[in-house]
Amino acid sequence: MLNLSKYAVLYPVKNMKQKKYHHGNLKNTLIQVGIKILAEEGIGALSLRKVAKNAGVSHAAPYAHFKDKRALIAAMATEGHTRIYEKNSEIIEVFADMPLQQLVKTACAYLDFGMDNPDLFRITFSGVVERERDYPALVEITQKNFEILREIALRCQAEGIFDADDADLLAVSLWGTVHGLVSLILQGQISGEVLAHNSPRKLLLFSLNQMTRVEVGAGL
Amino acid sequence: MLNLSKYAVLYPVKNMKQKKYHHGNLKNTLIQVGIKILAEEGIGALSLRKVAKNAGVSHAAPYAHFKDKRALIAAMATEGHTRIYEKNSEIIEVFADMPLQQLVKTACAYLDFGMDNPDLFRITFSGVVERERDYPALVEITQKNFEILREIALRCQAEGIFDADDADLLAVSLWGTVHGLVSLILQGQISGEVLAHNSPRKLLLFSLNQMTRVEVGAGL
DNA sequence: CTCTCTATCTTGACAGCGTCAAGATTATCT
DNA sequence: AGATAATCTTGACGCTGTCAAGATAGAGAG
Repeated sequence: MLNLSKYAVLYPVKNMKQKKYHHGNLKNTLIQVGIKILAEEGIGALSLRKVAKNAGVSHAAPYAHFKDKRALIAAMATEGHTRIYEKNSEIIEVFADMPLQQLVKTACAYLDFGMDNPDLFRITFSGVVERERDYPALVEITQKNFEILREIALRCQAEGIFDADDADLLAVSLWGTVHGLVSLILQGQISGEVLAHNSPRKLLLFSLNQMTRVEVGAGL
Repeated sequence: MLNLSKYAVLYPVKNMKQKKYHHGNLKNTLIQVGIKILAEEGIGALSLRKVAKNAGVSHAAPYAHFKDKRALIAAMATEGHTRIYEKNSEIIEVFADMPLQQLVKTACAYLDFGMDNPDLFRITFSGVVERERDYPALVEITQKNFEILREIALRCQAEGIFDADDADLLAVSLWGTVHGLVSLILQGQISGEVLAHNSPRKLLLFSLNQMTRVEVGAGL
């Protein structure tokens, strides 16, 4: 569960135990510690001071790397987007020239990411992007993910999977459908009765089926 | 803008100016003041103490009516859901026996509610419902809204507007599509370039069109 | 009308929070 | 080696959610 590669990111490389005045890798550590708190204690327990303490530094140390709390959250959101991006890239490679499979697999991965990391998912799309200028890395990775989806939509159109011809509209529509479903589930809006009869994945595949002209199966 | 009916809710009925030890209508006042803060200063400025101050009572007065901050937020979410419910009811009545119109109009109203009250929208669907047992009123109104959507979906199916036959699945799918689109827009996830070429309403209608077998126009 | 009970509200306190200023420490570059 | 800049600590500020104790007032019983 606690593999070494993650550990190496959490602590400075040279000497893990000996406490030094200069941490050596504090910025990344803070991001990873923040995500860890998110996973273990939830979004309500995420405070700058706790992140600092768990990283082994004083309460004001983060301000050497982040302008304020929002900046740390933006960095965590960037990390979330990056994880999605890496998974998407992998899927595109594995299912090259199979756009429908790419669409279904990336959608399922999006769902899984949300179910596995509910609070990181929330933060990833929490809208820190508002002040675009302040977080260029976040804006960039967001656009890269959208570009991937847009590309998939375009290829699906070429295979006649969709009626529509506008790739931007189609990409937004697909993203919204998947994102909305995941959001509703994570926020406990879907009644227990409905969820008892329909797994999240089934709900997702149903939604995708509604939008495509062909039959979409789990393919699993 | 500041009509009398709302004002009557904000302050005790008997005497508006004279300060009394017992407020008289504090519970509702706190909810409305909270929503007002949400609209004017945003979700980050919403604190129990500020709500209390703006309502003219001491900082601990709210605890006579709400167990904690989450309870007040749950009440505000209930108010948000109630506003949506009332609008939905009105639409259903006006467009009786026109299920497709009901679907499009309620979807547009959902979008408008989000665009007009971004932070109230966020709170309304923020997932306070998690601990279902604690907020029965919120669960109830949530289910009533879902029931409305389910009913509309059912009637649309009867008219052959959708392929699918499962009303629950269809309702969740439609809700997710609309909710996701509004969420993405409110959280600044849709790039400015895409938004420049496509209004929120256009995006919504496109998504609905993707799901139906018939052409959906604005009808406005 | 008065007494009692209970709901409502105030005051005061506490720890935890985000943030800033001042100073200490260490890495980096000339 | 010495200067400069980056990094981290310490201490302080006001704000927050929450609780305990007490003040006030409305409601019902006699």
